[in-house]
Amino acid sequence: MIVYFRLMRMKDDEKKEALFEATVKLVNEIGFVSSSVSRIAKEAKVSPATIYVYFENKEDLIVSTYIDIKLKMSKAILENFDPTLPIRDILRNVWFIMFDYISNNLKYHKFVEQFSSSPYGTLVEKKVVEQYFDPLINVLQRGVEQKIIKKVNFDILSAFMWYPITILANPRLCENFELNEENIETAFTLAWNAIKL
Amino acid sequence: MIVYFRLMRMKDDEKKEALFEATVKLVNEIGFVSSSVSRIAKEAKVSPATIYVYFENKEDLIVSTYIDIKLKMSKAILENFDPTLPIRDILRNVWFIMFDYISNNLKYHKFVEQFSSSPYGTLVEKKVVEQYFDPLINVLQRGVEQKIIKKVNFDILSAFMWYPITILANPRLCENFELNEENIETAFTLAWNAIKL
Amino acid sequence: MIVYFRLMRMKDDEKKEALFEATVKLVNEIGFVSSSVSRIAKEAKVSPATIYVYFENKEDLIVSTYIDIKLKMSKAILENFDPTLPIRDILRNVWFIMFDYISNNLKYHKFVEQFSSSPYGTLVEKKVVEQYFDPLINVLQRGVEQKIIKKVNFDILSAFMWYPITILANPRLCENFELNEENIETAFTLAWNAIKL
Amino acid sequence: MIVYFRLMRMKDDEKKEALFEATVKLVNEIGFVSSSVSRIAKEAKVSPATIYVYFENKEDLIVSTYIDIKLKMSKAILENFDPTLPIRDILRNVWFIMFDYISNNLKYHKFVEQFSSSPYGTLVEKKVVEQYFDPLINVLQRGVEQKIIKKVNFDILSAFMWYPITILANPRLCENFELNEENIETAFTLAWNAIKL
DNA sequence: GATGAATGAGTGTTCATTCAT
DNA sequence: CATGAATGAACACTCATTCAT
Repeated sequence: MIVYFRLMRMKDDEKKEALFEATVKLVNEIGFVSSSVSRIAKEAKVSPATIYVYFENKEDLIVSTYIDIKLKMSKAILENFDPTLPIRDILRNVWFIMFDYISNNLKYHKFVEQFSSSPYGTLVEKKVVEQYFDPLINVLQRGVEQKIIKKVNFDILSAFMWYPITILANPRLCENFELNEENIETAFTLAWNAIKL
Repeated sequence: MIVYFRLMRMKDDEKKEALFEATVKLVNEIGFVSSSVSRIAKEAKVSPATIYVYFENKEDLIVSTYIDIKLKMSKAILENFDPTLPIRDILRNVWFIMFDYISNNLKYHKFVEQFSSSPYGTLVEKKVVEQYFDPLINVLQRGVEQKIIKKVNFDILSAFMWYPITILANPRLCENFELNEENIETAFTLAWNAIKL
Repeated sequence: MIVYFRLMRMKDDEKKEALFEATVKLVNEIGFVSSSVSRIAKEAKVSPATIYVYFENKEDLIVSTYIDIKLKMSKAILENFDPTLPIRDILRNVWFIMFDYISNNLKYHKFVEQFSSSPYGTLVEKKVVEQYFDPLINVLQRGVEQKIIKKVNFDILSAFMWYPITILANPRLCENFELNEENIETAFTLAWNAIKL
Repeated sequence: MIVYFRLMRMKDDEKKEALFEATVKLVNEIGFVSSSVSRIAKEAKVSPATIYVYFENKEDLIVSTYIDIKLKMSKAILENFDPTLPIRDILRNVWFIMFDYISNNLKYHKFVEQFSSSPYGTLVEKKVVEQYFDPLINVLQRGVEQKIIKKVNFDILSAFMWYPITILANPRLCENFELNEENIETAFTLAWNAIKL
């Protein structure tokens, strides 16, 4: 028997990353329909065949890109998460961080939006991705328990606490909403008015 | 030898309508990526060539489908619109009507969602479609003028008054939100709490 | 409702025939492995896409080609079939006709050979094709009943009465066997010696 | 840093044999068309690159597999060959041995069949392979000289003495022919009737 | 010797669109 | 107006082979 240690060329994380970035870029620019494997490959500066070394097929590439983004997003947002602060302060912090992240990474946000509303969306176990954001959900729960937040269905709370961010941070939808501190503060006030008891 | 019997003329609009419906159905079922012209034609029971009688090309078919839906939606929602009622009552009525309409026409809602987040979305002059819903926007304006609603950026008001409906009415996103009168009432209360002065 | 008679371009039997011929030619020259759809299309002077107007897929093209050949073969061989002659004369006639047909249509014979021994072979219901040759099989049956031919398993009779033809007519296998009347007569004598009672 | 431990050397012949077997298995199961180098490699549990250590290219692998099989076949069949027996007994023995071998090694028989009728067949110098079976051919020659066997073209004799075996032993072609001693005896009788003087 | 990564060239198939009828 | 046939261009994907290690 022969044993080899690190003898051959190894798969390259840089290449995988380049493929993720190429996928995001193209899907944002020209949409899923036009984002063909060969175009993605060209954008990532690899051969189309190379994609199949790293991913099972196009679907796998796209779903993996989505999951990768969601992971990065959750890490960025929860990086400085401090659960010891008062509920309102936690939520307010998250608002500012999310606005910051989304507006600096609009490409990820847009990709996620297209992905979620496309049939690809149904391929991803929603809970798998949601768990990355568990700490945020727990904050609302604690707020309810402490009788600071209205005791209503969680989907309702989310619809007013989280979704407005994704809408307001999207310049396509809100071209008149300037992303300055004052405006974010105002918007957060509305959100808080909605959910607070 | 060719014989050409024109026994009767099918109403063109019927075929156009069939194509709209086929487009919506297929895009919802298999997405933009897989919805080819020939599949849409088959679904509508016409020849692929016939599509080019009614539409310039595939893009025109899809954009026209979108605009047609938006028009239908606005008509349905504004059908019994009564601007003489108090602001809050008007908005509350719209909430119930929209929930009713969306949940009974989920296919339209889903199509619009996919369309808007895709590059097709940028092809439609946003204002053209938005004007269908002008009366709704005016209500908010009047609310602000009457100092019933917070005087903030309009995008913010929309993000709390309209977008939550599209989220909550979408069973894919809010599988725990049951669409009964009580829940809608509750959700509207949050929306109102958000925007009211 | 509108009724059209022969209004549009119709499928073209000549094109189908050209595709059959191109398939046979290429498979014989370069084998199944190298006979790609695009090469077959080029040989038949149509676009690759056109093949899919006439056949479901490549497999359908190849299987249809095989069945078409078998039908042509059976027609040619049974054209002047006279069941009133003595058994031996019938069989002898068939030998001469088959040698004639195969040596003049070696391409069909070779295609059938490759097809049958390939996995495509299992796709064709053997009985469907065999029934084209039913009259031949019946001759042997009558010979057995009349106690002219040995009463043994039919596969054995076939192995000595029919298969030797396919081998001897194949110049690749029998390069020393010249296809003149004398040689065929001799070969038939061996076949008859084998099966006669 | 690279570390290279050669703990033990696998016998090369084992790998070559594994590749032969994998080739035979796959070609039988999915045909030449689908038997790609990488699939054969996977089946043999080696890397695709390893194949190119043992063979020049894919063609070399397949042709070598064929020649290997032919050699094995001839060895098995001529193992207990006794040229001192009477001609008829020798031939009869060979019939039984060949039936035994083929039915126990149907995979080899099927591979040879596919190979021979494919363009690969023309790549192998027919005489190179035939010489393995020279003793069998010589028996017929002696039979002719001793005026026991008809003095006719050798291809004719082969067509009745050898080919029927390959037909009858192939269950795909002769599904009604059971391979018991009595049936083989009967079939051999027909073969002998055909060629004997 | 043996490997997994990498790829240009190719696969079978579908595409949006045009055209003669 | 309405069509099925026809197609060049593109699709997702696999191929046999090479290469650095």
